[in-house]
Amino acid sequence: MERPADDLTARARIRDAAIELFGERGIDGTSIRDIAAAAGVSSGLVRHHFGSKESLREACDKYAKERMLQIGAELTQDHDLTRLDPLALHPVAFPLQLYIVRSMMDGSETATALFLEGVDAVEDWAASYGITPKDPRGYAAALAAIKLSVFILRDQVSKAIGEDITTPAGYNRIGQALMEVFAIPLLTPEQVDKLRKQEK
Amino acid sequence: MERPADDLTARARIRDAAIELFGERGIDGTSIRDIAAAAGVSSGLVRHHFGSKESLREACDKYAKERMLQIGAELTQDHDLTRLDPLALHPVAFPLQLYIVRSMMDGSETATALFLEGVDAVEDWAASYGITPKDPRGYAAALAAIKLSVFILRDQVSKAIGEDITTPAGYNRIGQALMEVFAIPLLTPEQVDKLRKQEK
DNA sequence: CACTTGACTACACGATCGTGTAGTAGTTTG
DNA sequence: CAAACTACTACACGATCGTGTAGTCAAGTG
Repeated sequence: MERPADDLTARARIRDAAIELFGERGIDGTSIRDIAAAAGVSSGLVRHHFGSKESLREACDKYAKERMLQIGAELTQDHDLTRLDPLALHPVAFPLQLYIVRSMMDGSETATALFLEGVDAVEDWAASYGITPKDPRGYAAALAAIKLSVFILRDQVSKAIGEDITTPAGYNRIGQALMEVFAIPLLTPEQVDKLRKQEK
Repeated sequence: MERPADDLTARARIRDAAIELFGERGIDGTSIRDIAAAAGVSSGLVRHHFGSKESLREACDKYAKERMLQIGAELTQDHDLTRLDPLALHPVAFPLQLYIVRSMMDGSETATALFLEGVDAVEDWAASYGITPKDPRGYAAALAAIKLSVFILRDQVSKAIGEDITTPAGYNRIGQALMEVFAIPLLTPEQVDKLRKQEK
């Protein structure tokens, strides 16, 4: 989980600060001056290293995606696979996940591409576990969106359960609640069929 | 579902335009001049009617919440209750739901309060249907977040399934996919217990 | 008729933002 | 040693934004 060796440079600090602030306050809500101050450099250096705010965002997208895939790979290497693995997320990835979601909502192609790859992965995973929904693609998209939902609404969810879900304890709790959502069938397949006909 | 009679005034047009643009582009991403242009009035009139951008947002919050509860009430009145009712949403509420989520992410108290009320409703609903998760509050919070997730990520989900989910057809499809998520248990209660112990 | 009030517009203000320019200090390179 | 390059800062620029001010116009109201 350690960083590349040359990754404590000012350039890296700027990028890390940008990911954190973008994820926390949104892209528009974060100025280059804010990022520079958080990284302890001048605003001109941000421009020097990344050219423009848009380029900085693209660099953050690229880095966040790589780190995310890297962390995901380590996760599946270290642990035994469970049926819920596509929903697993390591705590160190929280800021990255937050940033990616923000970037998605602001229309980033890289972030959207990452979501689509996630949907692919969920679809493959479901098929390999013998889960056969009538709409495999829609099913996978719904599951992928669900995975992100508690992160997007982390402040609201935290407030609702009276516990900060960005702490390990809070994340465990909401993770287990999500498992219960998946463990308790709310509908029988027959009910789904019935509703399907109703809505057509 | 019709509007109040006196609701075609410039004030109402401004509010409607604000809700749509705020929901579409975010609060920071929408200027008062944008809203004024969309409503066909001068930017000064926006200020005249609402005082400030923050006041305008509060007015939008208040109105969106009222309309949402109103639409929800009509929905439960018109239709028979199904087990999935807390997840139901009428198409006319789409822009409202989008706005509310944006407002939530920008830290609105009114929008957050609406979410908390939604969690309460889901919790009551689950209890009345004999659904007994080990963490009822966390369970309700997770379900409430899930309800919103496909709206927040509507662009990504639409792209993933190749169909615009803000159309009735697309919304039906993703709604049915969500039902399948709830219909197919991914975990047995025993697996949940096992994972619970692992993570502690 | 004079007066007030509310809807509405035009325009100017300071602040902030992304960006551009110029320059310094230290290191590398031929 | 001189030239070139890189990391970095300071400062100024136009644009945009929220906001403030002044004024027009029409509809009441005494």
